[in-house]
Amino acid sequence: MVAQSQLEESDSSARSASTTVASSVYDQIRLDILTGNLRPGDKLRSEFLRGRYKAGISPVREALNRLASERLVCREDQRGFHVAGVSKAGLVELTKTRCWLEEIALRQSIEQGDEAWEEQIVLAFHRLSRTPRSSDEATYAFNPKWEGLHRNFHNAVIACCDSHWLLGFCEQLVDQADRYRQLAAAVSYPKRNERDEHQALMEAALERDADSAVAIQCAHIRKTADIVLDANLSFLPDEIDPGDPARC
Amino acid sequence: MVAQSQLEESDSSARSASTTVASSVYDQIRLDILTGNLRPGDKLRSEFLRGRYKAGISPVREALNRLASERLVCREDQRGFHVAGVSKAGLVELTKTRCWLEEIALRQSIEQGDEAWEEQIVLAFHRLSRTPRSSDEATYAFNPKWEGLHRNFHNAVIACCDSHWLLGFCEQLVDQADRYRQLAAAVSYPKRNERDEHQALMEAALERDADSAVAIQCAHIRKTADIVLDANLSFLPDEIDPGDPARC
DNA sequence: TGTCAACTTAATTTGGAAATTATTTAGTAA
DNA sequence: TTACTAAATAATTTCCAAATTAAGTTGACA
Repeated sequence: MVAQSQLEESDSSARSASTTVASSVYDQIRLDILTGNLRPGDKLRSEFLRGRYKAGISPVREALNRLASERLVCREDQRGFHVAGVSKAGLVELTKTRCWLEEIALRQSIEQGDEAWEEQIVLAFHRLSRTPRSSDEATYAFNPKWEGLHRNFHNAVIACCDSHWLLGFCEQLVDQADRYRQLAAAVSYPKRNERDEHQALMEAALERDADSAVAIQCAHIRKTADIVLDANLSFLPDEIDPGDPARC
Repeated sequence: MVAQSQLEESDSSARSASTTVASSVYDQIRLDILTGNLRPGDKLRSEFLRGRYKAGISPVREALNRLASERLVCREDQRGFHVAGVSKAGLVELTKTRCWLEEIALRQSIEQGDEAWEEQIVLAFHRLSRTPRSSDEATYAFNPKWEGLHRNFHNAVIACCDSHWLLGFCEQLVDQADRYRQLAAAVSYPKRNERDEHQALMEAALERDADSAVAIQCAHIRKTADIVLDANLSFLPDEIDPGDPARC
C-alpha cells in the first residue's frame, strides 16, 4: 500500500555488475535510448552493439528482445532491430493515453493513500526540488540524478493505486515520453518552472483533492508534450512512414 | 480508424514456419501458457523446452525473454524462468484493471467508430456465434477457433479507440485473463450463455450507447472472474508468496 | 540431532562459429 | 536506360560448447 525503499533508487551501475551481462546491457541500451544517445530510427546492428557495450552476441540479443517488448526498439524478423521511431502523431497519442491512465492511477492513489504515502511524496518532492535539472549550469546536460528523483516523485504520488498492471503501464509510457522530452530539452531549457508544477501536484494530493490533482497532472503532461511539439524539431516527422522499420 | 484484415486471423502455424524459430517458439510457448498446458508456477528449463519445441537454446531464450516482458513468465537473473503464478488476489487486481482500461477504450471507440467499424463488429459476432465454445460436445476442450474469434470480436468493438498503447495494454490483460479462464473452463463449462452477453454488447455499441456498453463489458469481465473464483480451484492460492520465483 | 563447509551435480549464461537470410552489386538482355 | 537475373557481400539467426553460477549432497564436528 506504500512506496518502496528510501535509498539507492538509481544505482543501476552497481546492480548491473552483480547480475547478468544481459541485464547490464539492457540497462545501458535503455538509458542510451532514453537520453537520445541512440537516436530514434537508428539501426541496431549486433556487431556495433557488441563493440559498444563489450559483450557477446547472446546477451545483446536478449537485451534487444526485452526492449522490443517494451516498444523502445522495433524488431522485424530477419531484419534486425531499430530504435523505435518518433513522430508528432505518436507524441499526441502517447500524451492522450498517459492522461487517461494517470488519471485513474492518481484518483485511486489519492483515495487509498495512507500517512506513509503522504510522507513519501513530501520526501520525494524535497529531494527533487534540491537537485538541478541540468548537470551543467549554463546549457542543458542530462542529469541522471534529477531524472531518477523526478521519476521517483511521480511514482510516489500514484504508488497506492493498487494495480501493478496500471503502474507498469504508466511507467512504460513515461519511458516513451522521456525520449521526447530529451529530444527537446536542449532547445526548451530552461524556460519552465517545473518546481511549482510539482509542488502544486503534491499539495493537491496531500489535500486529497483528486479533481485538482488530475487537472494539474494532465496539464503537466500536456505542457511537456507542447514544448516538444512547439520546438519544431527538424527530425520529428508528422507521422512515421508505414513501411519504416522503426515503426512498431 | 478501422479493424484489420478479414481473413486468416489465427493462422499462426503457417506464419510461424516462414518467420524465425524464435518467433515460432514464442507463439508455441505463449499458447501453451494460455491454454494451461504449461501450468502457473512451472519451472521452464532450457533443456526441457529445447526438447519440447525441437529448437536450440538461443531461440528458446529469446522467446522466454519476450514472454517475461509481457509478464506471462517470470525471469530471475541466474535462476531461469518460471510460468507466471496465479492467485485470487492477482485475478481481482487484473479484473479491476481490465474494467478501467476497457471502459476508456470502449467509450473512445464508440465515439469514433465509423460504418466499417460497425460492420466489422457484426461480422465478428456472426462468426463467433456460429462456432462452438468447446471442440468436444460433451466435455470442455480448448477450441482455438472459438478463442481466436472471441478475441477478434472484442478487439473489433474497441478497435477505434485511437490509441495503440491502450489497445496493446488491453490485449496483454486479455492474455492474462485467458489463463484464468482456461483454468476454470473444465469446471464451469457449460453453465453460461456467452452468446447473449456478446449480442448485448454488440447492440449497445451499434446504438452508440456508451454507458450501457461499458456496463455490459464490465459485467462480462467480472462474471468470468467470478466463475473462476467460485470454482474453488485447489491450485489457486489467495496470494502468491513474496519469495516465490513465479511472482513477477 | 543440527550446523556448516567442502564437494558434487545441475542449471543458467555467455561467446563465437556456422547456417540462414537479406541486401547490394555486377552483368545481361530487351 | 530499364528490367531482370545471378553472384557477392553483409547482416541476422541459430546451434553448441565452454564458463559461470546456483542447488544439492556428503561428511566432519559440536
